[in-house]
Formats: sequence, C-alpha cells, structure tokens
Amino acid sequence: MSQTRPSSIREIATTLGVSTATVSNALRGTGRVSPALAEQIRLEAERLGYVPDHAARALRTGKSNTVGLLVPNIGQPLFPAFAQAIERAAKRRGLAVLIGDSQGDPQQQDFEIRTMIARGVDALIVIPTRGTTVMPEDVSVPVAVIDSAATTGNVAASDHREGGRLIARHLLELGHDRLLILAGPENSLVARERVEGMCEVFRPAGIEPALRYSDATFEAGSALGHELDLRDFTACAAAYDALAVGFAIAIKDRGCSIPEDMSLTGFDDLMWAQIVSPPLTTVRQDLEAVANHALAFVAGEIETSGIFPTELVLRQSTARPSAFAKGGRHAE
Amino acid sequence: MSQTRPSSIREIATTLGVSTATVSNALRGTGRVSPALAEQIRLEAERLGYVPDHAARALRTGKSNTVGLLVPNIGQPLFPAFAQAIERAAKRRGLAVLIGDSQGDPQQQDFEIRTMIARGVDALIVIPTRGTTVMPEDVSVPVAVIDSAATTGNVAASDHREGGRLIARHLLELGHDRLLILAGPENSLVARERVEGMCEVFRPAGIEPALRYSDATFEAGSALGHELDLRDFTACAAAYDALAVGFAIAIKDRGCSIPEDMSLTGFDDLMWAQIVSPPLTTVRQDLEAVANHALAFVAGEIETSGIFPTELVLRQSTARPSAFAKGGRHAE
DNA sequence: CTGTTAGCGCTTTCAC
DNA sequence: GTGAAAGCGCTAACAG
Repeated sequence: MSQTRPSSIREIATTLGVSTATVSNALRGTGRVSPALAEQIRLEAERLGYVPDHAARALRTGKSNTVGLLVPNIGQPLFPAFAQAIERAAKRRGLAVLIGDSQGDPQQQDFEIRTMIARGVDALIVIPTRGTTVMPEDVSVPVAVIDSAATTGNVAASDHREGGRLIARHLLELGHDRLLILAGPENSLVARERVEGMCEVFRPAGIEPALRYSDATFEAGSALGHELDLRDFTACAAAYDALAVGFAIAIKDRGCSIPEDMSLTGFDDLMWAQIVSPPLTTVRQDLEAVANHALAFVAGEIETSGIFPTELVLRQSTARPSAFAKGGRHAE
Repeated sequence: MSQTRPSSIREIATTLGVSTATVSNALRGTGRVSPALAEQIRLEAERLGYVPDHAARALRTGKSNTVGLLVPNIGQPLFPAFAQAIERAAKRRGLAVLIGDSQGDPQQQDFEIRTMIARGVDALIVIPTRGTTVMPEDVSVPVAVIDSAATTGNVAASDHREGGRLIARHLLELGHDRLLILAGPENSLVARERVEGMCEVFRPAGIEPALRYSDATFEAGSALGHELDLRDFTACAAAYDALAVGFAIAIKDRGCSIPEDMSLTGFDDLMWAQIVSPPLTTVRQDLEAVANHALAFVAGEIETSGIFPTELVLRQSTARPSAFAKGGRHAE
C-alpha cells in the first residue's frame, strides 16, 4: 500500500508560488481569482491528485456534509428500502449518509444520536424506535423525524391512516363483515394510525373488528396464525406485510385457503407481498417522496412537514367472502 | 433548537484553571495526571456535557474511526443483512460505518471509493459490483474485499464452491439426473464459484447440467421460469434465492408443482426462501463471521484472508424425482 | 485580483 | 504531574 501522504493545498500553493488562500478560492470558485491562474491551479491540483481533507474542512467550516440516518432495525425488511431512498436523496445534495441502527432499543437510539452528533453530522434523519419520540429541542442539529402524522415533531410520513381506510373500503366493498385486524405493536404510532384508519371505515358500517396486538414481525404473524380461531372471521387486515405473510403461511398450514376461506391484506408492499402465495393485497408507501422531503427539510429547503399519499395494491389475497364462510368451511 | 455551541476542551481547562493538554490527557487516560485532578476534570466535562469534536480529533490524529462500506446495491435483499453484520462488527471496535451504494455501476463504485477516502475513512470494506475487482494498491487505506475465494485480493468470503457442492450432493442423493442450473450473471465470481461447485459434483456422476445465465434477480428468475422448457429437467438449482423464488412463482403459474414435478434449490437463505411456497432448500452463509473477519483485517488484527463454511438448509422444495417426471407429467 | 493572518478544537512533544 | 506551544489542512476576514 503506497501510503503517500496526500497532497495539501499548501503543496499546490508553494509549487505555483501563490498563497493557500488563492488556491482555496480557485478550487472552490469563491472569491475572485483570474481565470488563467485558476486554471493553472486546477491543473496542478489534478496533477498532484489533490483531494481536500474532509476533517480540516469540517473543523474550519463546522459542516461535515454528512447526515446521520437512524433506523429502528435495519434487519427488518422495510428499512433497507428506506435507507436506499435516503441515500439517493442525500447524494443528490452532495451529502453522505452515516447509518446507525437502534436495534429496537430506545437507549441505543439515544446513544446513537449522541454518537452521530459527536461525529459531526450536519443533520439527523430518525425513524424512531417504537414507543419513542425524538424532540428536536434535545438535539443540536436539525432533525427530521419520519414516523406518522400523529408523532410529535414528525417531519415526513406516509398517510398511514388513509392507507388503512383504503384497505378497509376495499374489504367492505368485497362484502366482508367479520374482521380481524393484526394491529402490530400497541405502542407504535404508525401501526395505530393504520389501524384507526381501518376502524374509521368499518365502524360506521356497523362492523367492530377484533384487534390483536403483537410485534410487527413474520414470527408474530405466524404465531397468531397458529393460535387464533379462524372461523370467527371472513377477512384479516394486518398492519404490516411481515405480519400478514407470517399469518398467511401459518393459516395455510392449518388448511385455511386464502382468499377462499379468508381474505388477507398487508401493509407496505414489500417484495414479500409478491412472493407469498397468494400474492398479497397491500398498501404501498412512496418512500422516495418521504425520503426526499426529510432531506429537503434538514437541508433547510422547506420548513413544513409533509404527509404523502399511499396507494392500494390489489393482488390475489382478497376476494368476496365465500357463501360457506360463515359456518367455517375450512379445517377446525 | 437551542444551538448552544458545544463546549470544548478549553472551556473545561479555563473553568478549572488547568491547561488544555491536561484536560486532554485526563479525559483519555493518557500521560500522567493525578487521579484527583483527573476525576475533577471528568466531572466538569460531564457537567458541561462535553463531547469531543470529531473533526478536530480527526484532523490532528489523521484517524476518523470510520469505515466505509460499499455495497453493490442495497436494494438487493442480501446486502442489508450484510450491512447489519458489518455494523455490529464495527461497533464492537468503536467504529462507525459510512455506507455507500455502487448501484451496480463500476464507475459509481470507483467514485464512491474516492469519495469515502476523501471523507477520511480509515478503512474500506468493499463488496464489489459484478465484474469488477478492487486492487488494494490503488487505494490509500486498508481495504477488505468481500467476494469469493477466487477474487483477486479477496479478504473474507463464504465458501461458495463448497456450498454448490452441498446442493449438488443433495440433489444427487435424491436421484436427480437431468439438471438445470440458473447460473446467475456470467461475470460474477461468486456465482461462478457456486456453479462450479455444483458441476464438480454432477460431472463425475455423469450428469451434464444445462446452464442458464441471467441477472441475479427475482425478475430474471421469473422470466426464465416462463420461457424454459421444463420437461427436460427433474431439478433446478439456482445460484441465488432471488432467482429461485422468481423461477418458482413462474413455473407454479404454468402448472408445474414443486417438488413433485421439479425440485428447486436456492442460495443465500434469505427470508424469501421461507416465504415462497414451498419453502426453499438453500445454502446459508455465515454473514457474521465474514463481516467480523473483514473488520478484523482492516483493523490490523489479522493478516490472512478467511473463507467461511456454508450450511445446507433443507426445506420442502426438494424431493425424489417423480416416477412420471421423465415424460413431463405436468403442463406442456 | 491576490496575499497575509488568524484561527477551528484537538493532540503531542518538550520543558518545567 | 502539569503547562506552553506548535501545528494538523483548511477557510474567512481583511489588507494590499
């Protein structure tokens, strides 16, 4: 490894017999430098393979051109997609992304926030771990919280509530009347918005859905699918695809056919929704829009928070309730 | 936002009437500071909520305690899992992770490498984009390439070849003799290793598998599943779960049952493999071990490269070939 | 237009 | 044990 000390602005300055300030100005296009000299400096910089020292610049300017992204758990399938969207939005603004994982732990989340700030991020994008809120006042850099419209300090989010309504209207139109809702974690505001959106539609129609709370995971969905008495319901709406998929696999295992014996819906439109059999009717978020809004906010381009529409994605896991469904045609 | 200028080492020094050098020494445990004074300094630092300025330290020491992680495409399902493993291994060493996405583009990969170095990462972990190699000599910081044992400069990898052998032996033992291999991208060394491992087992048994190259994606697998003449084969071994899953869904659509009409295997043990129906027999990598080795390498703890064992995961997508399979019992 | 100067906050000799 | 001083590489005032 040829660890040749990288060349500095001063090296260029001395070889060309000018001052470091002029080199700095020439390279960044600030101040007034004669075009001829500027060109000369640029050439020399290139010849030397000059790369500005990021730490020095950060120290001097107080800006690192880095944003921190804090996700609750990068292992869960939605967050990589988010991370990618954030990365793109950041790159468009010349920002790098320092990624941190709270691992579902509020303490870890606090620790990560402090660490990132100590590392000099210019701004923070936080997708809060369930049950936590992040107060911008507590943090010394701009923070964009991405969670739900109901979260204090939320800056960008999908319209989870409307997504819930879309699902509920769809099930209602199909004629379902005995509803199970896999409501996800009781302390997640996103989950609550989704579920409330659904209930807002069901209740006026005289339907009182049964709510079941759990983690938002495949495993939790699977456990519920094994436990619950399926005969009570014509349809099941899950607050997360992961829940729905776990549930789907479990109930198929028990001989319950989807959608013949029971319709099933998810939320998020993960690839999982296309892979499971039958493919899942679900709700898609516009991650690009949310990510872009969050970055625009911390970059100071906008000051308002944004709520972005969601979209119903119809697949084969929903159908009209079977004529026999009431009695429970399927196993058990 | 209470943008109170964070306190510096000097603030502590003046309030306590000592020198900045002593504060620095006390806080880091270097040099000799009397225990009493050291304790006093620590208390004051805490009281002020002092956080060392990362940029200043990096400028002075030339170390940023940050590693760059470059993934080919964070949208593909295996890489988030990798990123998480790397994050954990890094955190264990007090390192932060700057993440970059090559988006499958060799030029973007080069650009990201340069950007990361300019940002002062102490080391780089690179999972190369297909068809590229990264020469450590070209880079001014330690680089760990994670790819395949066959990749020049590879530092940590799973034993993809042995994984291929595991799959092939399993299919052979079940009695399969007409094999289709979804070989993935022709220029991917990882894919090639996996496929060669399979062929090493099949050929001595007198079986010459048919190879089909494609992207390593769900979509490519799906396309192949729709196109190929399935009657020619009793089993299909894919070099990636994503390919296998796409293929599975496509051929089920054509009326071909897995594993009755055709056995199918994947590679990587994504969650996808558990979600698809039937669940996929596949090969699991030990990502933690690979990630940890890569970090140990760039941290200078070890100097050798490491190849890590893989594990066959048996599920329901493989079975003995049906007695009728030869004629093609299924559709078409 | 270009150069001089003065640091950003920290670590690190080297004196005392 | 502790402190004074010298920068790391860069940019931002301010002079010339």
